[in-house]
Amino acid sequence: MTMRKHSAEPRNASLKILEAARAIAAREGAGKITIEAVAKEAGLSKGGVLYNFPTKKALLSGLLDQMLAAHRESLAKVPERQPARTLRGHLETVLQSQDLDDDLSMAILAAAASDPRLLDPLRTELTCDLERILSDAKGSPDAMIAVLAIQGLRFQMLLNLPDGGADIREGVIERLRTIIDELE
Amino acid sequence: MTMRKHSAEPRNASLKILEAARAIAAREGAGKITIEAVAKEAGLSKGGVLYNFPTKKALLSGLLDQMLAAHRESLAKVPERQPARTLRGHLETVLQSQDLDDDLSMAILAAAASDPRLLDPLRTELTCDLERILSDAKGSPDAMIAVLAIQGLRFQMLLNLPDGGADIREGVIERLRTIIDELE
DNA sequence: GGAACTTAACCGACCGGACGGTACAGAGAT
DNA sequence: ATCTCTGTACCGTCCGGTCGGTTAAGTTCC
Repeated sequence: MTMRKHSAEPRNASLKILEAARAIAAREGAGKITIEAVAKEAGLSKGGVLYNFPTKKALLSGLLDQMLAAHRESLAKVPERQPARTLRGHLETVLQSQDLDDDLSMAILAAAASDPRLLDPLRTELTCDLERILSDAKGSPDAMIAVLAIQGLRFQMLLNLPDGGADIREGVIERLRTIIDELE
Repeated sequence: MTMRKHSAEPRNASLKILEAARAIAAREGAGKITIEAVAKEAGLSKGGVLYNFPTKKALLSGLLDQMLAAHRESLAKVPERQPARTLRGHLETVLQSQDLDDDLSMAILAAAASDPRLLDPLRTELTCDLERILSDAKGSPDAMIAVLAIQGLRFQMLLNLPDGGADIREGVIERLRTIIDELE
C-alpha cells in the first residue's frame, strides 16, 4: 500500500518547508532564511527540516528548482503557435508573480548571497531561453531589450524599487506586448 | 594640515575598507562580506574596520552611499543640454560599471540580504530620478522601458546571467541610445 | 492475531565554528 | 601628554549540522 504515511497533512512536507522559506524571505528578507526559522514557520522542528533537506544549500537549491519549475510551467501555458513564444512566457511569468506575496524571485537573492554557484541551473535555463528568444526574433535588438526590461521589472518588484505608479506600469506592460507582437 | 594621519597610504582608510568589501563581494558573493574578511582584505585588523564603521550596517550603508555618490557623479557628467539627461546618465553608469571588477551593484545584494531597509536611500534616489526621467519623456512608455532595460542590464551583469554574447550586448546598447534619442 | 522487528518521519539537545561587537592596551604623530 | 588610530584578546549569540532518541506505521514470521 502506498498510503500517505501517517502524516496529518497529506501534502508533502518538502513543499510546506519551501513555502515557509518563501514566506520568510518575502516577509523579512532573504537573509533571514535560517533552518530554525523555516522549521518554526513550517510547523516542525529543525530536525524535520534537515530530514527533508540535508543541508541549507539543498534547501536553497530546492527553492530555486521550484522557481524554475514554475517558470517552465508558465512557459508551457503560452499557446504553441504564438510567435516569440518564449519571450511571451517570460513576460507572463513576471506578471504572474506580481501579486504573489511569497515571491519566488526572492530565492534568487538568497541563493546569490549564500553561494553564487547555486544560480548555475538558473543560468543554464536562461541561456537556453535566451537562445530561443533571439533565434525567434532573428537578431532584432528589440527582443533583447524586451528581455532586459522584463528582467528589470522582476528585480524592481523584488527590491521594491520605484515603478512610477500603476498607470506607468500598465503602460509599460502594454508597450512590451506590442514590442513582442511586432517582432515576428 | 589635513595630512592623512600616519597611515602608510595617504588614502583614507574608509575608502580602502569599502574597496575591500566590494572586492570580496565581487569575488565570493555578497554573503561573504564579514568584518574580519574585509579587515584582512583591506590589510588591517578588525578593530581598524570597526573604528571606521562602528557597525556592519554602517559598513553596508557606506557601500551603498558610495554607490549612490558614484551614480550621481556619473549623472553629473552628462552634458547639461542633453534631452533625457537623467536617463542617459543611468545608461552610462551601468556601462561604466561593466568593466569594473569590483562591482558596486553587489552592495545592493548584500544590503538587501542583510536588511532590506538599507535600500531606502537607494529607493528615494531612484524615485527622484524616475520622476525626472518620466517628466522628461512626457509620458512615453519607451522611457520606462529604457529604465527597466537598464536595470535589467545591471542585474544581468551582477548575477552573471546570460547576455547573448558581446555583439548582442552592443546591439542593445546602441538600440537603447536610439530609443533615448528619439524620446525628446 | 500478535509478538518481534524494520522503516519512515520527525524531534530536540547539543556541538563547534563563525561572526558582530566590546574592551583595552599600545603606537605614532603633534 | 594627549589625541588619533590600530591591534588583539575576548564575549555572547546565532546558526548549521550531528546524533541519539521516539513515535507510528508497515512487515515478517509463527
